[in-house]
Order: sequence, then structure tokens, then C-alpha cells
Amino acid sequence: MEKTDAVAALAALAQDNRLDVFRLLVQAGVEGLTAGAVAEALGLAPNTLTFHFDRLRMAGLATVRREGRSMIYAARFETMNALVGFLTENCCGGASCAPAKPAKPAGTRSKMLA
Amino acid sequence: MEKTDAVAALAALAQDNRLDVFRLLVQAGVEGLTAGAVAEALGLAPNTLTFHFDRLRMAGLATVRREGRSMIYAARFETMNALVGFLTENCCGGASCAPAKPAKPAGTRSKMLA
DNA sequence: CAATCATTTCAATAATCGTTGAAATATGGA
DNA sequence: TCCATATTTCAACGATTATTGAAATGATTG
Repeated sequence: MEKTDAVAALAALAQDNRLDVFRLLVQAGVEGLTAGAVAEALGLAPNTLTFHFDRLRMAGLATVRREGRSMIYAARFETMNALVGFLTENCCGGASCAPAKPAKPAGTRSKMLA
Repeated sequence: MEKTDAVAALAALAQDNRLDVFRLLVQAGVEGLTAGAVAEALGLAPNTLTFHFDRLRMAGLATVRREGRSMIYAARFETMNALVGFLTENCCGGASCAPAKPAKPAGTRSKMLA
């Protein structure tokens, strides 16, 4: 991961509502959640939410797909893990830091799509 | 780590110059670097740098101490690790994510104080 | 004490950010 | 086709941010 990408991902996560959104998506696993489900869960206006989804998507932290009239957003675990990797890789000059190899996407522990 | 602290740490790292500063401190290990050394290494104005150091310090990511006429800044690995922990802890609903236990401060691989 | 060095403080500025409200777009069903 | 649902687009606003330049503070040396 490039520094630029790391800054983008950090910036995307460095906001209250967006961190909430991302964590919700993360917990939802690869199936994702509809925009409406997220809006309801967090009490955010749909247009505000679109703004935040865009930011997450630009940072490579989320994906969208359409399903019927709903847009379904899902976390991109790959980027999340690359970010953690980037932070720890540059940590402690590579020496005494425990590696911290992350993650595969959440299982099929679904969560409903609304 | 609280969500608030996580957002603060993420925000502190989510800026080009600040991420550079932090990584430099991280590589310098527990001994840290003088403000001047960082300023020279990154080509930043000293007042700009003070601003960024403050942000890092407020986020718990750096400490200062005075030594002669120099101020010496050092990374707080504890917070860095807590942040990674927070991100991965909330990752994948706690299930299939590899734990990713980080880090102890860098050894005594010093780096000079300028 | 005066001079110098290292860093911080302060005020100002342009740029970006998050939220809102109103209107537009796309999909599915009657 | 007309209507309702789900979400996005657009313009606007106040708030925060990063950077700058100039001046102030604190520590050391002569």
C-alpha cells in the first residue's frame, strides 16, 4: 500500500459517522447492507450517508452493488488489512514489532439486507 | 480504546505531513528526535511542525520532553498498537479475523538527536 | 546581561469538510 | 402509465484544517 492510499484510508475512517458506518459494514460481512439499513441503524440522513459511502468507496474501503431498488454497500477487508499492514510495517523500524498479519473477510454469518 | 480516541488517532495520522512525521518518530524509536531534526528531514517550517506535533500529542501518538534548548518528540507505540487493536477488534465481527497483536517499542537502535 | 539558537504562539488566509434541504434519477409494482 | 420506494445529485452554509509570516518565549554561551 502506498502512503497516499494509507492517508486516504485513514482520512476516510477518521470521522465519527464514517467509522460507525464502516464498522457496521464490517460486521455485516461480505453480504453487506443496503444504504437504507445503514441509515436506519445509525440515524443518518440518506444524502449524508451517500456522501460518506462515497468517501469510503474512494478510499477503497467499501463497494456497492445494486439489488432491486436498493444499493448494497459492503466493506473491503482487503484494504482494511493493507492499512493495518502499512501502519505496523512502518512501525518500530521493522525490528521488534510483532508482525500483526490480519484478516480474511467475515464468514457467511449473514445479517439480513432489509 | 474508545471510539473517540480511535477517531482522534486516525485523524492525526490522516494527513500527509503528519503521517511522515509519525513514521519518522516511529523509526527513531523511544529516544525520539528533536523538532529541528524532523523539520530538516521533512523540509517543514518549524511553526507548521509544532502544529502537527500538537495534533499528534493530543491524539496520544507522541510525547515531548525538553533537552537543553531542543524539544524531543517521540512516538507513543502504546497508542499506535491500541489503534490497530481497535480496528482489527471490530473487524469481521470478531470471528474469522486473525488477531493481529502488535508491538513493543523499537529497541535501542538509536538515531542521533541533532 | 546581551546575543544567539530552538521552538512556540498568534493572527490571517485559502481550502476542505460534514450537514442540510430541495430536486432529480432509477427501480418495481398497480 | 402512474405511483411509491430507494437512493443520489446539487447548491449552500458554517466549521475545521493546514499553512504562512511575524513576533514572542525559553535556554545556552560569551
